[in-house]
Amino acid sequence: MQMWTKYKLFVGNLSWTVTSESLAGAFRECGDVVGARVVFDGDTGKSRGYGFVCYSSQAEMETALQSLDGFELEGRAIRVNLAQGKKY
DNA sequence: GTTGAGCGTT
Repeated sequence: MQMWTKYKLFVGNLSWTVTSESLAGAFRECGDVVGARVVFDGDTGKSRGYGFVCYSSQAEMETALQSLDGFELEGRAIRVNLAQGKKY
């Protein structure tokens, strides 16, 4: 499965309990989230503690970057940065 | 049954 836009953010320092759904739920309040995914580890069957979020525009992405960086989600202050891994 | 920097799998 591939991402939907190039306006992609890297989200780290996630609580182990955070899922793609809860991540999308938190980021949706700051803009139109086109896609969200928490990297899941099949070895342990649990979250790796980081994920990605895609927005439909750069403006929304910038807003979410500033508004949600350090935001407490599931009891942990998350880190938000521009994604630099895979392009799409 | 645990852990904690990083950039994408089940």
